[in-house]
Amino acid sequence: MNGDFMAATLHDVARIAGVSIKTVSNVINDYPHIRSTTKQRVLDAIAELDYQPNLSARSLRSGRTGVIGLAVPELSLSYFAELADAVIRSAERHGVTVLIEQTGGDRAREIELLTSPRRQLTDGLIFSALGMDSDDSEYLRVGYPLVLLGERIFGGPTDHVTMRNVDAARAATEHLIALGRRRIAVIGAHEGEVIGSAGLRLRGYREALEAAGIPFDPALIGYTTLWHRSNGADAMRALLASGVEFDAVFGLNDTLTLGAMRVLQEAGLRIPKDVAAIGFDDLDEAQYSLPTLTTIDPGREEIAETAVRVLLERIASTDLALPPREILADFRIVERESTAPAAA
Amino acid sequence: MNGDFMAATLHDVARIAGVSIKTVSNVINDYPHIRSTTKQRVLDAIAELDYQPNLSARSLRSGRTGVIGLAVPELSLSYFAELADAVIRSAERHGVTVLIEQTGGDRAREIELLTSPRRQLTDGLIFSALGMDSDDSEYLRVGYPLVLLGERIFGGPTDHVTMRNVDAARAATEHLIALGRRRIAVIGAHEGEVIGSAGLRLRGYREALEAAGIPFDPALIGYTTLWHRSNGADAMRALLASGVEFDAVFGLNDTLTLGAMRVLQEAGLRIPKDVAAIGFDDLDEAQYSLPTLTTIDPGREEIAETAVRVLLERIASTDLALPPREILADFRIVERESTAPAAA
DNA sequence: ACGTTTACCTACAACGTTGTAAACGCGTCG
DNA sequence: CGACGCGTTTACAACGTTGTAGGTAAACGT
Repeated sequence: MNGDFMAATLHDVARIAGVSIKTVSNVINDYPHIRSTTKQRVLDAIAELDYQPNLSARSLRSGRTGVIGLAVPELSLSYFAELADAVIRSAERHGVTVLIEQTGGDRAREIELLTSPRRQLTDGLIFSALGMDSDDSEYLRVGYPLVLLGERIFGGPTDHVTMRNVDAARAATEHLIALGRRRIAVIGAHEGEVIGSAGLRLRGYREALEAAGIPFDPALIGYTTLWHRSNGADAMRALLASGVEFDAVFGLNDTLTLGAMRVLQEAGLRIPKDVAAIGFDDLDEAQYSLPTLTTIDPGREEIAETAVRVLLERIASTDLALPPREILADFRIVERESTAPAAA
Repeated sequence: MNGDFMAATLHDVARIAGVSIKTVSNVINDYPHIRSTTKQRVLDAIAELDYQPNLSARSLRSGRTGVIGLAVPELSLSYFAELADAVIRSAERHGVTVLIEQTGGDRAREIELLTSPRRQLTDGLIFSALGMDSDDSEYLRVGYPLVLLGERIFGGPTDHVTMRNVDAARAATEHLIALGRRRIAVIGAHEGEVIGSAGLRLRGYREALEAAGIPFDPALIGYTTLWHRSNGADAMRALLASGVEFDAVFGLNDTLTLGAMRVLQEAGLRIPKDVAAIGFDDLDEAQYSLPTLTTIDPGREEIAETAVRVLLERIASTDLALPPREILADFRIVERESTAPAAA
């Protein structure tokens, strides 16, 4: 009830409870050997003063902040927004907070971020790289816990949580083949890419074709630079203009696929009757499109969950020499209208 | 080049440069009265040791963290993802970092968040409320700089940055009227709501009708609880089923409108020929839909920019009694295909 | 009965920084 | 020549917390 407000400290609580500040600290940190009557007095004093520990002081003393960093290319890309959502929810369950940074997918900014003074604000970093590649893997050798996401760097010096791109893409393609489709177009390939999401997913596509004895036709591959809706639309327009025939399309992510679907329908083609469509990512949006979009759930929730867990384990662990772990999330096909079998 | 790494401190720099730690501190904080030769020696030592100030210690001493909080309902809602994107970019320009929290739009969590210990990690908070309402405005009387976003509480005790909902909704409606449309449906109204985005935007709609001498027809109003894509689709299906005639639709946000557009096209109606459509928010997605969506840019960038600026001003200001400010961003209509005049 | 463990509590130092006050040397002014 | 001001630098304390070491009783083992 005093006039101007000053946050209560351990000293204040200790004075009220009639103990030393260290005892108060012990109560707060659940030190076992405290007489229950003492503990109660301290807890009462804490309640009375509405005491909250000063996190700066705690972090100065202990070296821990209780905050983890999350670096993504851009929140306005739905995939990363949904990933961030999942990471924040998971972190919350573990009692830590998330500080988000955007890199724009720019290699220089990604590298800079790894040694930014801001890293001090966090106990560790979950890092979704888009601009860096395997040659840059040395930059990941940093002095703090780091969990890498994404498909740019494999076998690096850090823990890595990612998805089964090749397997999932093969399953997606097989799903279309099982519908009886043989001329399967791809939207979103990257010229010459071997690693990276596009390269790996295209590989899964080719494996599925090969397994089914379907020849690979380069005319069916739509290349794009980026993976925005407009790129998908453009690639589909080019495909239609080329006159190549196809009865299905595999978009390397949902956003691309949704863009391509618009163009297909604009051209009077029916989905799935004339052209079946499958995407990748299982964005929220894919449940609401017309038709709803069959897609691969790459295990985004699991990736977020695992990344947080692995990072917190690293933070808690004293063993710095623990070898890096490579963790793959399970995927599953989410069947929706865009690949529904023809009605009888 | 020493074996195990320990971050350099002011002491280390001071020792190398042959000055006191306070002089090093002064150099770092741009204290003016330092001999240039001394300054250079200090800077050299800083570079040599790759010194970075310890932010915890600084924040313990100074009470500032260099971090601001951003609380939004959910990042997986595109509007908030794009808002967060803009806030982070703006904060970055000002040299501060952003810590994001999700409330799920839940009133209890919103209130709890305002007094969470996490508030200590931030110098101030940008708070986008969705669950609280005007009755809760007392909860906003907190001991730290707070900038409120959203349309739930007006005239509260804090700075408030928001959009011209009524004016913008009127302009959107007038835009449809100027195309010659007279039967304008609304998607996304909330039963009985007066304040809040839905209430205010519906008011703008009614004002425009009135000004044009068009009677208000309750049959044209589609109510929804949430503003997701599926809600827009459902509301439009209900509207079509009701048999009411209309030649335009005003979706109270873009997501709703996109959901409604799918249903319209599914029903064989052409946009804009049979039904013109306009949304609200100017999501990235609206540029890529088929047809592209005319919408209101509510000044999201400006809102983010202003919120960050106003918050940092509050943080920097010593005058606690500064009266709360109510700031309205400018809006503009972004014309796209969904309201294109009929071709000649 | 006497050393030894155990439970409980405390004093003190330290984390790395910045604010305060003061000291130092040097030129200037009366 | 002493007082003063100014530019430059420093010593010291303080921010609020936790780790370390130690202290005091009571409980235990022999």
